[in-house]
Amino acid sequence: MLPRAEKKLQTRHTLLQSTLDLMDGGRGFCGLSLREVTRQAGVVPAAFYRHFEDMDQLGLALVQESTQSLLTAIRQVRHNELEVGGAIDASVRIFLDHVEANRQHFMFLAREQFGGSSLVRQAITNVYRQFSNDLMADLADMSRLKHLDREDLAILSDLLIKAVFSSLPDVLDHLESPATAPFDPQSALVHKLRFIMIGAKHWLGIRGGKDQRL
Amino acid sequence: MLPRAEKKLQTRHTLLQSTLDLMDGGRGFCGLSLREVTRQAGVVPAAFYRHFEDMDQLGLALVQESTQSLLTAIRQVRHNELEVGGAIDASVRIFLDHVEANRQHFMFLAREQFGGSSLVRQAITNVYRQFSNDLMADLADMSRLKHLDREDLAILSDLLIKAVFSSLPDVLDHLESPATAPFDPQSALVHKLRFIMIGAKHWLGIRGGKDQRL
DNA sequence: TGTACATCAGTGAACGCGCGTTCACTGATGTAC
DNA sequence: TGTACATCAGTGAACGCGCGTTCACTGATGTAC
Repeated sequence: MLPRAEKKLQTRHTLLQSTLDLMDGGRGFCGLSLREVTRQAGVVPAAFYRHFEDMDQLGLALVQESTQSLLTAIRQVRHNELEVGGAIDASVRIFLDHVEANRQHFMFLAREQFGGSSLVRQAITNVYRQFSNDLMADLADMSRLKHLDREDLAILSDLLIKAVFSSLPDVLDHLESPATAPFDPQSALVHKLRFIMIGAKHWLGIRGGKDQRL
Repeated sequence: MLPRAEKKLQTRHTLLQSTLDLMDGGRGFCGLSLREVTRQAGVVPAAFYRHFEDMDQLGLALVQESTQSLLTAIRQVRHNELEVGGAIDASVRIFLDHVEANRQHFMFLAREQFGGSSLVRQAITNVYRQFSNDLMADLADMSRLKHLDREDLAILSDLLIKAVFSSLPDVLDHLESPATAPFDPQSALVHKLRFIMIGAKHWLGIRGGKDQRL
């Protein structure tokens, strides 16, 4: 690439990274100002407009960047998922490694998932939905889940993903201060996913008999 | 109560309600300004300080108010939970009725759970933790879960609560525009809780045999 | 009951400040010949 | 290769605006006698 274009990309990256750094202190994206971000990045406010139309567009770029981390993690997990034994342990381990390696991106996703900017929120929701659909395809291939119909599988994958992502705040807190958590988030997450998968295995359908009357 | 004190409480309530109304459009709490809230409430900005020290304190008051809605819902659910058949259906129905009746409060909780103000976030986390502990006590009384130890129960109740609350956004969206959701959030939530409870029933412990190797 | 004084929720004006956005500009990088 | 011109990322100053907070105030409500 030409030096000029390369340097521009570098500045763009600095702006994104500065935003993550500012949020690392616990602040929400919607509480940041354009001027703050450029100050942190070491450029003049007006320079911002060479890269993004406004803060919302920068937010969308961050979703995109974070999504890349996520998809990398997911692909590795999916590749692993069809192995015979201990798939949950291995998947969780791989996932959590990626969270650790991309802590700030996952913090962003967790924090802004229901956050202030509706553009950003919608973008994250779409990523999750796609993620859930992929998982559903994988689950459909598992022999122990052959008794589940499409709706069961859709709900099951949604549940699994929500269980994983609702654990993200615990995991991220644990990364920063391992002492405070009541129990290790990794083993807790494995435990949770097992509850769910065992339930799925023993699922008899909505009219499956007394077993389902809980 | 004396008319003056009563009128003051009324204004305070108007400030809280105005905040919820402003957030109803999809904006986050941290994106609201003190002046906006007073404008919406129909008082002068300086009047704000007769009721709250700053916006963070108003946020905490909102957590408190929302928590009341939540606890009311929960108590009714718990009272119901020990009945013999269809406890999940009934609990979910009761819970969702309360969500509908206090839509804005639950929207606030869901939106600010991981949101911008760390004071507010911490307050909501504490409420959830208390809630999870209560549920754990109930689960410990259920005969079909006698084979679970304390740690199992702690993780199970955490999972159940996260499943319920991570469904809140779907439920709230469904209330506003019932057509868009892929499936009915109430029956989906019941379905999910059943997966989990069936899994808990069939849980054999971490060394319980091949069944646990998922 | 009537009067004189105290309280205090809400007012209205003022302040200094950081904000987002605009603009003409600079000067290094890139291109054409 | 050398020269003349074009591009454009980043600059620096300026703007009008809404912000949070302060202050002395008003006038209805409450209290004491």
